[in-house]
Amino acid sequence: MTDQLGRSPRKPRADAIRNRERVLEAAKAIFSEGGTETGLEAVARKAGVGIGTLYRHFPTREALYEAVYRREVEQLAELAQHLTTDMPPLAGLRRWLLALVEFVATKKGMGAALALAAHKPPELMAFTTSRMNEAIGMLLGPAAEAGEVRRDIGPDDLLRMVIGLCYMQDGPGWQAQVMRLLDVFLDGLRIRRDDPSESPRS
Amino acid sequence: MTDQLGRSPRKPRADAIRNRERVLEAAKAIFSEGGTETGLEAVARKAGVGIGTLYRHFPTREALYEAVYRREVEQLAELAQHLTTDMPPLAGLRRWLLALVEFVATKKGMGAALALAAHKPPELMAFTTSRMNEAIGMLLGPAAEAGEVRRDIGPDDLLRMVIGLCYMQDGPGWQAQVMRLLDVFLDGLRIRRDDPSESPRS
DNA sequence: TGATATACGGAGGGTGCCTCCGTTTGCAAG
DNA sequence: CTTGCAAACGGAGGCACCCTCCGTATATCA
Repeated sequence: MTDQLGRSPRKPRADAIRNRERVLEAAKAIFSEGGTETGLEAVARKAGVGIGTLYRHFPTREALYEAVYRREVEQLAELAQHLTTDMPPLAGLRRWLLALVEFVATKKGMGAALALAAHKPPELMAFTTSRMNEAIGMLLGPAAEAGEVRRDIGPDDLLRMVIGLCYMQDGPGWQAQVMRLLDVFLDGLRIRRDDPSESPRS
Repeated sequence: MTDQLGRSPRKPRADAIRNRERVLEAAKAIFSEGGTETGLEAVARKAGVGIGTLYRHFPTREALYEAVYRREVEQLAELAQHLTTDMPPLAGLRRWLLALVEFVATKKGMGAALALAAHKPPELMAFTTSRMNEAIGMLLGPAAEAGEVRRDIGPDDLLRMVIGLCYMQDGPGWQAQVMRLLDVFLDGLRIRRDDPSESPRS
């Protein structure tokens, strides 16, 4: 009855949560294909909500950027979790790095969002890199444990390398190019035993 | 009389050139202090020209960004030229690097302009780095020639290091921090002979 | 010293940002 | 189930900025 200084007098309404999610989904889609300059009304329309609703959930454009960004980072982290259990380590790692490249790709359109990541709260950047490193570690660890990959390459090395690769490459089709380079790298990462199954004598 | 397929029937008007310059100057000032989001009307006002004039010279916002960017790169290049003749090599280099840090500083506000540099014509980026490397070489070369600095650090190393430093640092007063680090680095760059003028025995 | 191409200024139509408020709806107490 | 209400919703509209257009001014050239 009383909420005076107390906590949540009610639980958040279901439609509010649903709408918030819809807006984030729409924003992600629109931003990654049209860049962040696109009008927010378009986002609201795509999400099937009124413009007012959008602004209630995300008072400023930056707030929306940041929420989209955070959500994608979270999703990447969850993906890593699933991949560790669903796939053999190295394949999982490769799959995850592919997702990471796509993530960076959408952020390239989002110059603004990146500047935000570099400028705004240092906390956001710390959050990002720690989450990312956790995720990579989750996939890289078991592989190292199993003796499948070299142990002198850490999650942070890998992360920095991918980001670096993405930002150097720039022409059309750069994503494929990055993946090719990455595959070469991953191949180098593997520890090859003299496994006869790998070298069939004719 | 006839210009049919011929070249420039007239030379460009003086006021046009002057106004173009004024707009660039104003844009630089406004963008570096207020970010690139600031209204273009403000730029026109500061430049003392009509909004129409601004748009005639720079049809789109991006065109203006790019022009400002190019101009600053050119100015940095020219600065290097002057410094080579007016100052002892190392002092000149230091002075120039300071200007470079300021340049990057204004570009940090300009997330958009940077995204442009990364995205738009690869030519712009090539232009930038080659100009920059020339400039550094101009200052570093003589110093190396005179045996004042190590020879295993090239212009591109230096350039990348400064950019990297600028983008890692981020709090308030980061520029001073960068310059401190740079000074340490420059000190390390010097070749110290056993020059008695440097070690006065008491 | 004209003639004229060129540049100038700024009013104004269009578009997107964001606020505000009347209406709707999910939640929970009776 | 019904009823009360806080929470959420949609979208009209005010405001600011973007850019175009055209009548006026002026530098250049004959």
